[in-house]
Amino acid sequence: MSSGKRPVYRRNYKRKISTTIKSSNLVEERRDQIFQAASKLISKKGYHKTTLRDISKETGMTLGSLYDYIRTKEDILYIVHEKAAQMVRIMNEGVENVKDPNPVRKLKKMIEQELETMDRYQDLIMCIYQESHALSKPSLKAMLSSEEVHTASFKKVIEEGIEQGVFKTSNPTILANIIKMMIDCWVLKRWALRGKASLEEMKQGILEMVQTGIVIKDRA
Amino acid sequence: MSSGKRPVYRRNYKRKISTTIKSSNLVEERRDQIFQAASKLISKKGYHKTTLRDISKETGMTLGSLYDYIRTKEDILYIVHEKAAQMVRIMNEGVENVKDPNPVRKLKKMIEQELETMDRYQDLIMCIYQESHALSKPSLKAMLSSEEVHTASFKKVIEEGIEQGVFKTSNPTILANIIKMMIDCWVLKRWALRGKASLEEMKQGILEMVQTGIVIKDRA
Amino acid sequence: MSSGKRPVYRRNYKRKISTTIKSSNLVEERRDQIFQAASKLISKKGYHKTTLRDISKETGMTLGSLYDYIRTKEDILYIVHEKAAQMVRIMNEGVENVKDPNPVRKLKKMIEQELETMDRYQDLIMCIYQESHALSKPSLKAMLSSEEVHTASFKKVIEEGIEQGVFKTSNPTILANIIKMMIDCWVLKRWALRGKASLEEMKQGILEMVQTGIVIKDRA
Amino acid sequence: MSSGKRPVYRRNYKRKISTTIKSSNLVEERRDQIFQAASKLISKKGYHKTTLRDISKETGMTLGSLYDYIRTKEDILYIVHEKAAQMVRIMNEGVENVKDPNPVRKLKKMIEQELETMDRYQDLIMCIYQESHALSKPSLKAMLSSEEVHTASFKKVIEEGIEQGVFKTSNPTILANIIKMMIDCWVLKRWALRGKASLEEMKQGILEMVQTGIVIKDRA
DNA sequence: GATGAATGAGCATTCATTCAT
DNA sequence: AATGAATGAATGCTCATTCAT
Repeated sequence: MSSGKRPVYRRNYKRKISTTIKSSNLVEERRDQIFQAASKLISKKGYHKTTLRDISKETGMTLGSLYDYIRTKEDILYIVHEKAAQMVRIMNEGVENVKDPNPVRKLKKMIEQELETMDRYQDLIMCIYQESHALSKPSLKAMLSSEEVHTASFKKVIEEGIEQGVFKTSNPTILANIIKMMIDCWVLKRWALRGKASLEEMKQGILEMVQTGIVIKDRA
Repeated sequence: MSSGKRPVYRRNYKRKISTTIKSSNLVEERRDQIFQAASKLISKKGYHKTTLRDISKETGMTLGSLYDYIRTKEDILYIVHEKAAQMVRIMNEGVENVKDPNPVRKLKKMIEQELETMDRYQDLIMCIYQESHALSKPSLKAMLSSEEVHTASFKKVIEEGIEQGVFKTSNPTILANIIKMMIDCWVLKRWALRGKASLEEMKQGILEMVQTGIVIKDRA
Repeated sequence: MSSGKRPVYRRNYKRKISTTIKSSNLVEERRDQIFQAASKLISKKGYHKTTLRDISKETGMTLGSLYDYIRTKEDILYIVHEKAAQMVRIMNEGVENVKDPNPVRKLKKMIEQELETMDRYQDLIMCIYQESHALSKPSLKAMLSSEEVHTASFKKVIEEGIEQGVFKTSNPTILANIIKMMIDCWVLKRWALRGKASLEEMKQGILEMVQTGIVIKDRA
Repeated sequence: MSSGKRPVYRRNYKRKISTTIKSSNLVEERRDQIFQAASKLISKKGYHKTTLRDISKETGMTLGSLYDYIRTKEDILYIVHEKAAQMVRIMNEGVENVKDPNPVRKLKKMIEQELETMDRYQDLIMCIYQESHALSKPSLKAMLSSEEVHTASFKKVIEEGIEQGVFKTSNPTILANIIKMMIDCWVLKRWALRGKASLEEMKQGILEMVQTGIVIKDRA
């Protein structure tokens, strides 16, 4: 099918955060510390209420040191988004590479996996959804493009399924987005769902919806 | 039916914003001005980037005057949520009261209506989703309870449908949330969908999903 | 002579510092306080070493209040320049309006007056000369144009003198600048001259130079 | 003549910048690099806006290395002044040693030479004039004394001329300063003069002024 | 009830300087 | 002698909030 095609997500809009630090290993390491601290704080208090002093305290780095690895506060948000996207991407590559010839099974697996990944990184997902306003245009573009990668994966499977005559839908783009949204729902509405349903039940709910909808017979 | 039951939305957690102003008519009026200005600004720039000076300019009220009707900046967010919930609630009451004996038709109508309402008030919805972090605990609780009203309506219809044997699902709560989420998706992912799909196509997509899912035959 | 001509200095490049303060009287008053404090501090320590906190302390205004009357630190420098130019301008108008038909006498008086004015406002003059690097392009342009006004006055008298056959020089522009510079010298080189010469001696020196030069006979 | 007298400029207030580096050749070499970079940057952006990082980048030396040759940022300004004075001094020695028995011709030559030197090193001159505020007292004193050397040369010629009866002036000190100032004018007011006059015209203007003044007949 | 000037704690950011290697 | 990462005090600036009139 898609053999030979470059995966969409390689087209990712990239932005490099400049630094004067020579050792790129150190840069990597420190930015990871920043990521750990920032994602924790941001998902707890939100981006705007998280000060650089908070992050400095949480990382153990001094304020000045922090600025050896970023140039503006926004860079931190960008790092969080980048890392988040990167982690989720890595996890997803496994799924996508499953050469399951059956799109139904493939979609099912993808949904399960995505849901589990989302559950694992819920704090990050919250960051991504909630702080878009805080991002300036270029960062926003970068972040959105990495977000779209996942949706694109779903779209591809749907299209495969349509070609093989096992899926029907007039609009794969929309359906892909809807499916992705059902999954994100678990995280975005955790306040509404937690305590009322388990991850497993959520999984069943979505699969149910995708496979048969909820209507048995339409007397209308 | 639900006769006799207090409508869910009455259970709303209420918070009164104190004021020294005597005329409650005036309070109402001024807070409406604040709502208009704030929701416009917040949905455009985000809560944190919207200053009270911005709001003062947009309302035409002076900074001092503003503080006769609110006590903290957060009150403004609360007002926005309150008013938003209130407006959407009013619109929805119509739907809920539709005494359509057919749950399928009823659910379909509700979805259509909710989607259109969401589309109309997308800026408000964005406020609600994006700024939850800015709210302190009590306000948050109040806002969430008014959000839940809508999901509850969906849940009710689903349960009706199950009783009548036209809907199947093991978990009405989850399904209601999922359906609500598919609708919210139109607004929350507008950056991803706009230009790629129309409101009408979205409506079809959701109904399709709810009615039959997307799977034709499962060779698995 | 110059009857009917608009004086050059009316062409001054003007910049308005925006403010949210309504009472323009108050703005005037506060900016004058800022001017007093800033010119004192800047001429003592230089622009860069003068912090807004210093100015806030010196004026008695709080930091926040300060920012009700300016928008950036640079505005302060601009205010100083503006006020300085304005004061000197006012003083000079008297001279320029002297309808002395004799350019020699007029030039002499102008030199005397300018020198006295410079002496009186030496701190300001130092600010103007020393902080040009600190000014952004637009402010710089504004400041230079007000500086040039004085030189232009000298140029005009020189040209009048040439027409009347009492002055000789091939290049009025340069001569005007040189004369102005001889005067500024008193301030710019105060560290070299103070203690070694009085204002009166300086005046004599310049007039001597302008009237006859220092050469008696050129045996060369 | 001044035979036997120590040249004035030897009276220079000297300050040694301490260093831990043993090889004094290396110190010399590195400080020269610093001078090159710093004078370029400072004359372009001003002292305060020139960071040590800028200088480190421009010299190619690392920040740490820089600090092996200076102790504080101010030392850099001092180096610039020192080197500048030194260079100009070297050039001037030629002039001063001209054993022209004619003070008029000598003064004329000195003016021409000084003007050309100034023109050549205008960036340095700007540094000297503009950044005096940045210097702490001791450095300032050192810098001023080297500046005065030039003026002293003029004073000496004037005094010689007076002795020989070819110059008249009641105050050689002031006149020397004024003459020096007329020359400096070319650099200090380059923004006002460039494009309006050439170096040659400037030279003529000053000589004109010194030789005869600008007044032909004083009807006053 | 309205006005608008004043307040000051808090924030992101910079940069001279140090020091272990 | 050189390196380059780390330090943290200091700075310009913002903005929610108060209060005298």
